Formats: sequence, structure tokens, C-alpha cells
Amino acid sequence: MARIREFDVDQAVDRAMDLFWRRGYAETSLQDLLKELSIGSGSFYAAFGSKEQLYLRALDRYSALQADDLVKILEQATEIRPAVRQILVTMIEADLADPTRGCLVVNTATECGNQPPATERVAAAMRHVESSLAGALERAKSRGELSADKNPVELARFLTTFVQGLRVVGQARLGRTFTEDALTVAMRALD
Amino acid sequence: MARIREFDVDQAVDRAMDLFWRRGYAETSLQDLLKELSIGSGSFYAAFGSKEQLYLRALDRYSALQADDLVKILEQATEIRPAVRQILVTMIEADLADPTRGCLVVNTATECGNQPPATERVAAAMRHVESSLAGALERAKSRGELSADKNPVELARFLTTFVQGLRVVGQARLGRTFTEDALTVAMRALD
DNA sequence: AAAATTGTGTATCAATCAATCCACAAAGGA
DNA sequence: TCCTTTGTGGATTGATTGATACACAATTTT
Repeated sequence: MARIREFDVDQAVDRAMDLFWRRGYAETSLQDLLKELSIGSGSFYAAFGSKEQLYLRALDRYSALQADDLVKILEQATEIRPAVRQILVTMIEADLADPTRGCLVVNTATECGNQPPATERVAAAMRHVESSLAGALERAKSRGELSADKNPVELARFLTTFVQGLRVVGQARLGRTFTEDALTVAMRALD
Repeated sequence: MARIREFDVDQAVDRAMDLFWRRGYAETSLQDLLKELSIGSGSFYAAFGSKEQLYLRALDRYSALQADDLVKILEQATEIRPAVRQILVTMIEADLADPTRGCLVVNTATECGNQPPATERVAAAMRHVESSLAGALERAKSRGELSADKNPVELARFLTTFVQGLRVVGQARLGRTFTEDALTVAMRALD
């Protein structure tokens, strides 16, 4: 050990995550990052290696936060339907509040569609959403909340796909009614 | 009139569309475009004005082609269910064949989420998908293919949202089974 | 307190970016 | 056949890109 770092690395990752989330990878320049993090380029490269590495780290951070939120809602709820509805409504409200952000995972999927390290993380994040939902749906089924003919894995894959669509439509600013109508129909898949 | 143009402008727009589709706006440099179109920068700016203007023109072209495909399927089909299924399956197969492309409208929505001229076109494209589907569903309902309690506009908004999700999930390379399971559940919305 | 080690920020790098300039070529009109 | 007009593409523009070099500051070790 020698001189100690003057900034908090985790907090810097959070701030970078926010910037990448709003502007995307390519549209966020190194100078934008340095300004946002209030550090010099020497500190930047010593701490993060490169812009790409920081992006992947920010993406991991985002995925972890997203996964936490999802699991928390699914575990705290006593009924599956209000839980799923809450998950979808939360996203709709987030997109209405700030349509420029969308979802960092979705943004990465479309912007970095042919860069293996990024797409692997995207796939892993979606697989995690799928399995969390599938587990909750399976438990709901054993509690008798879902009829016997329902397939939890199928439902989970449907919901995971629908969620990605909600985020895209949310960025297109089609209005509250549009997404709420879509939500109404989607929820019927559980009936 | 004086010297005549040595390249076909519409064909150039198509080639540019293909390039933007594969690589996105920011990741497609002017040199990439000049090489793809086999023209010099003078011809480029004389014909298209700027990289951004060409992108918007390519996006318009893409939307028009997409709209044609959609309308063609919906008008030619005698039943609404196979028609909707065909629309979704076509997208799934396209994403499986080339996961790096996705949908140019979706890619634009996420990459250019805060640039008005782009987002307006994205919203218009999605509204067009919505109204085409709503019209077809309304006609199907009047033919007795959909039960009386179904709301065509709600269903159209649901399908439009789900379609965007399919394109995102397709880029994440989660495999054929994943999207087909999602499709199975989504189709039940029409029952 | 001297040496060793690590963080910091400025200056700077070559490369690339989108866009402009301009000399020249090709066409129609006189 | 000149003259005008427009298309062409290579050369070049200033700005910006991500990344590195380096002198100096701060901290631990000896």
C-alpha cells in the first residue's frame, strides 16, 4: 500500500452506470465520464482499465440491482398476480418518468449485439429474470394460484419477452394508455 | 441538367439501411458508408446532406418495407390467428438466422432515444403496426373469429409490445425454445 | 527521514471522426 | 465547339476519440 485512492470506486461505477444508461456506450465519451466521475484520466485507467471494461462493470452492477428488485418483489408478495403486475407497472412508470433511459440491458442488447462479452451478460440477465419468474410461478402453482394446465416455464419466458417489449415501447413515448392496455392483456396469461 | 449521377440513390439508401441495421448509427462511420456505397464523399454529401439525414432516410425506407410486409400478411390471410402467428414466427426465424441485426426500429428506439427526429419515426412506425393489427383484429371480430369480449385495440397494443420484446430477446440469443414458448403463451391472448 | 510504492492530473499521442474544398470530368444548351 | 451546370472523388479540414506518458503528490515501509 501507498497513496490511498481519493474517490470511491463503487460509487464511481454507479455514476458511470447512470451515464451509460442515459446516453449509451458509443455516445458516452471518455471526457464525459471523467467529468461525471470528477477524476483524471490517469486515475480512470488505473482503476478501470478501459472504457469498455468500465461499461461491462456498470452493466454487471445494473443487472445485480435489477435482479435484487425482481427477487424482492417476488419473495415479499403473497400472491403471484399482484407481484407480476407490480413488476410490470414499476417499469411502465419508470419509462413514463424518464423515457430516455429505458433498460440498460435492453440498450446493450441492441447497441452491442455483436460484442460477445456484452451479449453474454445480456443473455445471463434475461435468463435470471426467466428463472426468477419461473420459480415464483411454480410456487404459486403449488399453492393453487395457477390452474394445473399452466406451464410456469412457458409463462416465465412469455413474461420475460413481454417485459423487454415494454421497455422498448416505453422509450417510444406512445403514452400511458398504450402500455396499460398491453399490460391488461398480458396479465390474462396468468388466468 | 448537366452531368448525370453515376449511382442509384434508392439502391444506395437500401445498402446504407443494411449497414446501419447491422452496426447501428454511431458504430457506422462515414468511411464505412462510402466504402459500402462505392462513392466519394462529394457525391455522398451532394446526395444525402449528412450522415444523420441518410440514417433517417434509411429508417423511413425500413419502416415502409416493414409496414408492407405486415399489411401483406394481414390482408392475404383468411384467418387472423395464422396471420398473427406467421408475423411472429417470421421475426423469430429472422432473429435466429442473424441475431446481430434485430429490428432497425427497435435499435433506433434504444440507441437514439433522445433525438426527436428519430424517436418520432419510431413512434410512428409502432403506431402503424398497432393500427394495422387493430384493423385486422376488428375485421376478424366482425367475422366471428374473436369472441365478443375481446378488445381489438387492446390486443393490438399487446401484440405490438410483445413483438418489440421478441426482437430484443432474439438479439440475446436465448435459443429457439425460449421464443417459441413465449409465442405459445402470447397466441393464447386471441383465444 | 529516506526509499519504495501507488494515486493524481496535465499534457500529449496517433487515429479517427464528420464534413468541406476543389480541381477535374461529364453532360446539356447555345 | 464553347459555356454552363452538375457529379465525382481525393485531399484536407478542425475537432474529437480512447489511451498513454510523465512529473508530482501522498502514503507505507524500513
